[in-house]
Amino acid sequence: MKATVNSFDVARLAQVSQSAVSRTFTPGASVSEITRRKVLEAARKLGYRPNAHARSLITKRSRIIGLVLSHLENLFYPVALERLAERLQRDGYHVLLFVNHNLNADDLVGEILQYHVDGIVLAAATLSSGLARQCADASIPVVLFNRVMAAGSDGAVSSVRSDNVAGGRAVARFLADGGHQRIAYIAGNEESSTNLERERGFREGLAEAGLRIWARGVGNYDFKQAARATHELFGAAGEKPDAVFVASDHMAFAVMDVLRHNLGLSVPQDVSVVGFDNVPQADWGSYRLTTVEQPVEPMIEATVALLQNYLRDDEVPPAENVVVPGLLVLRESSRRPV
Amino acid sequence: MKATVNSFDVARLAQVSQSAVSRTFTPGASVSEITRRKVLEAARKLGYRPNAHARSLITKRSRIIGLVLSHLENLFYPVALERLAERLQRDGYHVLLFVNHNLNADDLVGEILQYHVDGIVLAAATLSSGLARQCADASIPVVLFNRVMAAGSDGAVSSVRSDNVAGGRAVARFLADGGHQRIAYIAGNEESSTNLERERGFREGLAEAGLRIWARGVGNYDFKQAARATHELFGAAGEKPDAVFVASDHMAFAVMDVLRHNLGLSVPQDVSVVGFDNVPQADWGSYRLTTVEQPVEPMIEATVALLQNYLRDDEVPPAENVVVPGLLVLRESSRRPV
DNA sequence: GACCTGTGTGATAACCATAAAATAAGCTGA
DNA sequence: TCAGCTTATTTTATGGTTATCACACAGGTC
Repeated sequence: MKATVNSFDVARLAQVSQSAVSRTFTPGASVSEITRRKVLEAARKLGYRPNAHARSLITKRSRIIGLVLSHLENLFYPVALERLAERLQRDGYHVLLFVNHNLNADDLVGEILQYHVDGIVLAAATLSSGLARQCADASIPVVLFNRVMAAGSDGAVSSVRSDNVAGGRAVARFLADGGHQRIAYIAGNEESSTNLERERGFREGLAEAGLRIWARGVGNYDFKQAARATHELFGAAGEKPDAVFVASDHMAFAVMDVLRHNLGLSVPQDVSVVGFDNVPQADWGSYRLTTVEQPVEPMIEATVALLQNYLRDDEVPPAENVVVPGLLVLRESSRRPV
Repeated sequence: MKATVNSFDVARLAQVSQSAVSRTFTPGASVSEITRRKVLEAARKLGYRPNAHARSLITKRSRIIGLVLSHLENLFYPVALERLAERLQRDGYHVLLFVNHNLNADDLVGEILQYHVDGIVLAAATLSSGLARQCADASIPVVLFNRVMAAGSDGAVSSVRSDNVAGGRAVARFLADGGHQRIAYIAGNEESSTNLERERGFREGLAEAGLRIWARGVGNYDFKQAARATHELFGAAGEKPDAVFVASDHMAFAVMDVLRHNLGLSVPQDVSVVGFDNVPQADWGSYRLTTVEQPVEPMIEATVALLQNYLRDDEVPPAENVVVPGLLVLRESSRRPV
């Protein structure tokens, strides 16, 4: 007994040629209603489905998008992943997942290339310029999600992100207007573009209000490290910050927990806390976190649009950097301007 | 200029036969060190990587595992996903993701089958017996993650889950020992095996202590629905429950938030709350949720082991239902027995 | 020198589908 | 009736790899 059933088996049963079978499963191909019915019936009987690998071998389209991801404990990413996968599924694409924990990103993309994916989305790690070129040579579009290449790097890669600079500035203005005097910042990964941009916007905004960052810690986008940084900033004797901007919601939750439950400070009475991302938890009753929204839906839409630009032209167009605006969402973790 | 570089190009540059190139990239094949070096050098120059689709066409092994997932806003799943993907990556496998929002699960598995995956993990949705048979015919192993087939269904499918019945019973014993009198239960999806088992164990445990479920709501594993159920159970005038077992941590957070921030009740003084899953947030300062652990690591290990059983024998062994024990983790969301 | 053994190599078939080219069949209108 | 056109079908080529087999060759044994 044969293990797999192929188009010849179906053709034999349906008493048509093998190509008729192929055309039946190729949208837009010319098949008469009669043969179509015969083929479909035979295929149903045998449980036949076209082999995606054989198909992509000849069409040079795999309908697979490679996605590099990590930090899944930060809900921003799972939510984005869910949306992206769903959106792509609608168009008949699927997501091949690569988790980038500590592994070299270049090795990972090397693995991805073996699958001849139709596109790559990097939501963790960025690309070396060498590999960026390799992708361009293979005419595989690459989109950085929620990050951009460092300014100096030559390999131009498209990206989608929210307006981190404007977001940081909005937070600065909001905290300044609220009358805060001693404003702290807890950074994410200090080399990441998101942190650099958010911090820059924040500094600029503070400067415009005649203020500066009064104290600074590093949380590296990690829950525990953010908690530690909070202890350092607020645990010492003497004057404490009266507001803190945290580079991600995920860290902001750690900050609020430590402030309230370890240091006995109240939020927002003693300290205002503002985050970045607007993940679902930010709206939860325990946190009610004021934060800068990163609008997932438009970001996903932009990502898919960029990928499809490539797919249509089959030619690698110049890199495009999409910036999606996001609003400051006011909740009760911060004192508001009167 | 050619778009893709194949093994012939490498062979020409390295001045060897094409088969030599193939053998160089096939682990365990017989190649002399000299040719191996020549091939590798040429491959590096051209940026060659074996085409995974062509390979899986001939080997009948795709090294892809299909994963059906949803509910990513419940951290249990992203965390499990991350572990699974990482674990499989170590063995050279990769995860092709399918998000099952409202779509028919059978259609989805149909799509998966096109990719001739080496295995399927279902962490959302279960399988119709028809499709289960179809997978068995194609000798594709299927593992249900965190769920089992309904008792009556004939298509036997392997599964991995934690001991939901024992977990439910442990919670019942714990709450009874704590002297609670009016114990409520908030269910997840009422048809899901997880909910059925947890509720059964809980009922049994209560019965053993001479108690029964005093009030019951349905949260359907959804944050908002759980919040609504909490309002219904605790919002009315008259006697309220003094403890509530919630079928998932994700819902338990909603319950705690409503109790504390909407209904003005304190946890655990007025109400003890116990969840299920032990997701990372359960340990966060705002919740400190007592909960039944679902040990992700062993569950993933078991899942991979089941898949590899199949892969080794290339024959579908009888379905196996693995049950991993999980402990009750005591935190401060519940009054403890004295 | 004849024989065997083991190793590396190259030619060819196979995997399963679609694309493109070639043929057949049906229909229209003069 | 037949050219001329449209539509459906079959034939053949193609994609990139591994499996299989046959063979060359070096080295050792008798």
